[in-house]
Amino acid sequence: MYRHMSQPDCNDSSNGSRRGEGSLTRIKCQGCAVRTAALCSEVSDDCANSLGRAFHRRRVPAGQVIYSSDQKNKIFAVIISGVVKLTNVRPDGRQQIVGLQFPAEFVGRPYSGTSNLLAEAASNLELCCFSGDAFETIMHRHPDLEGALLKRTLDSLDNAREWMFMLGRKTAHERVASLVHMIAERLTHPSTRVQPLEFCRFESPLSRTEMADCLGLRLETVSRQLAILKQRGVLASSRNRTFDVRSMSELRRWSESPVE
Amino acid sequence: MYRHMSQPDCNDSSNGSRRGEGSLTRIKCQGCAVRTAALCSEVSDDCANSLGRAFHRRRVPAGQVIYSSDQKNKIFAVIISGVVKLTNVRPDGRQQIVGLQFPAEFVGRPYSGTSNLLAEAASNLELCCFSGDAFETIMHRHPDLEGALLKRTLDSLDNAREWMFMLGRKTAHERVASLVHMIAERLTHPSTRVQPLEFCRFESPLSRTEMADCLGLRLETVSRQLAILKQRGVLASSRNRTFDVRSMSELRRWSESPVE
DNA sequence: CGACATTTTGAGAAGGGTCAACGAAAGTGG
DNA sequence: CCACTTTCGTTGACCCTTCTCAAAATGTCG
Repeated sequence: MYRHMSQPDCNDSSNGSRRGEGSLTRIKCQGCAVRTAALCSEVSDDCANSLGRAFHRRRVPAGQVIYSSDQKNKIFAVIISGVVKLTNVRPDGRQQIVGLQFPAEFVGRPYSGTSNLLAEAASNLELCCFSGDAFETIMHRHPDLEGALLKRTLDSLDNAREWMFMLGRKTAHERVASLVHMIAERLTHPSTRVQPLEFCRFESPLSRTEMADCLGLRLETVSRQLAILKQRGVLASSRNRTFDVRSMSELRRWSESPVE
Repeated sequence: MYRHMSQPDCNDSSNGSRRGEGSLTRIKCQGCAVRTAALCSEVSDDCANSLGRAFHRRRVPAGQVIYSSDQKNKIFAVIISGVVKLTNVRPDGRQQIVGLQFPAEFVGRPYSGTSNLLAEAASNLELCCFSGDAFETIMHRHPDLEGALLKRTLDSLDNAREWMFMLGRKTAHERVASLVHMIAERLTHPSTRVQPLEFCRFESPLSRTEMADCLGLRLETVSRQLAILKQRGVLASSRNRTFDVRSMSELRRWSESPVE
C-alpha cells in the first residue's frame, strides 16, 4: 500500500571488512549506505584512497550546529543519513533556510566565502567527516575531486535558482505543496524508485517553523495551507511530522498552479 | 562630485599587439578590460594560452538570448562589458530573474544540468566567447580551469543564497533598496574604488519590469518604492534608467531594516 | 509631431501577516 | 499514575502590505 521510506542504514565502518578487497578504503567504505551516490564514487581510486584514510564517522543529534561562518575550524562531510539545513540568520532575528541537504550530499564550503550561513542538523545525522586541512590537502592534490565538487556545486546552484522562483513568484499554497513534494522526492532514493510514486509516507525533518523559514512564510500560513491540502485529499491527516501523501501527481499539480 | 561610472573600455583585440610580449595570448588579451579580474587570470599560463587560442569576441545587443536550456549548442563566455540576466520562465508566464552577471564574470553551464534558465543580454554586451566543445576540451585538459570555475560557482551560490533571503524575508522597500545598492556596487570596479562610495550615478541595465522580476514584486510596487527613496533623499530623481544615489550608506541602511 | 512603450499614480481587493486563544503531545516530578 | 509545565501545531479575527486593474503622465523614436 504505502511505501514507508526509511533513512539508509547506518552501517558501522567495521561492517563488511571481512571481504578483504585489498585497499583500506575499500574495506572502510564497504558498508557505506551512500557509497555509490556520494562524491567519493566519482573520483579516481587514488583520490578515493586518500579520502578513505582521512575520514571519521560522526553522529550529530538534531539541532546541533555543524558549522557557522564565524567559526574557525572548517569541516567537510558527506551525509550518510539525516538532513542538514542551511540557514541565513540576521541580527534582527529574521531567518531564511536557503538549502536542505540529504544523504549522499556534500556539506562544507571550500575556499571560504563571505556568506553568513549556519549549517545545522535538521534531524539526527550520521556524517562522514573530513577535517578542513585534510580535505583541502587532498583536493589540491587531486583535481578530479575539484571536478566532482564543481558538478555538485553547479547542481546546488540550479536547485537554489529553482528555489528562488518559488520564493519570488509562487503563492503560499504552491509553496507548501512544493516543499512537501520536494522532501518526498528526495527522501526516496532514486535507486529504489522504479516508477513515479503515487503514494508515500515519511517523517519530515522539519517543524512547521522550519517549513515556514524555508518558504518565506509564517508558520500559521503553512499550517493553514497544509489543512487545505488535507481537505482536498492530497494529504491524509496524520501526526505532526508524519506526512501521508495520497497523490503525488496532485501534489505536483498544486505545487505549480497558482489558481483555484 | 559624482563618480560617473562607465562600462569598461571595449578595446579591440588588435590593440596593444605591438608590445610583443611573446605568446599569442598575451598579445590578444593585452587590451582586455577584464583580464585581471576574469577567470583567465587565475589559471596556469599553459591553460591561458589554450583559452587565448580558442576565444572569439562577440557583440550582443540588449535583449538578445545568449543561451536557453532547450538549445543544443552550448556556449561559454566571459563578460567584457554589459550585464547578463538569468531568468527562470514558466509556461504560465510567471518569471523570476535569478541572477545578474557583470563584467569579468563567467556565463555558461558546464556539465549541462536540468534547470530551465534563459540567459539574455540585459544591456549591450561584449563577450569573450568559447564554443562548448573548445571550452570543455580545455577544461578537461586543464584541471586548474575547473578549480577556478569551482571558486566562481561557489561565489555564485553564496550570492544566490543572499538573494533567497531577500526574496523570502525582506519587505518591498528593502528589496528595492537592496537591488539599487547591489547594482551600484557591482557596476563600480573594486579596483577603482579606494574607499566606500557615498555618491554615485549609473545607468541601470534593468527596466522597472526587470527590476520587479528580480525582486519578486510587481513593477508598480517597484515604482512606488523608488518614489519613497527619492522622497527620503536617498536617490535624486533623474531619468528613468539613470540612478543618482545621494547616500550609499543610507541606501544600505534602508536595504536592511524592515521598519520605519 | 504622432505613435508606441515605459513609468507613475490612484483606488480598491486580497493574500498573507499579526496577535491571541486553544488544543494536543511530550516531558517532569511527585 | 496523574497534575504540571513546556513545546508545538491549529484555528480565528483583524489588519496591512502588496497586488490588481485602470488611467494618466512621461519618455522614445520614426
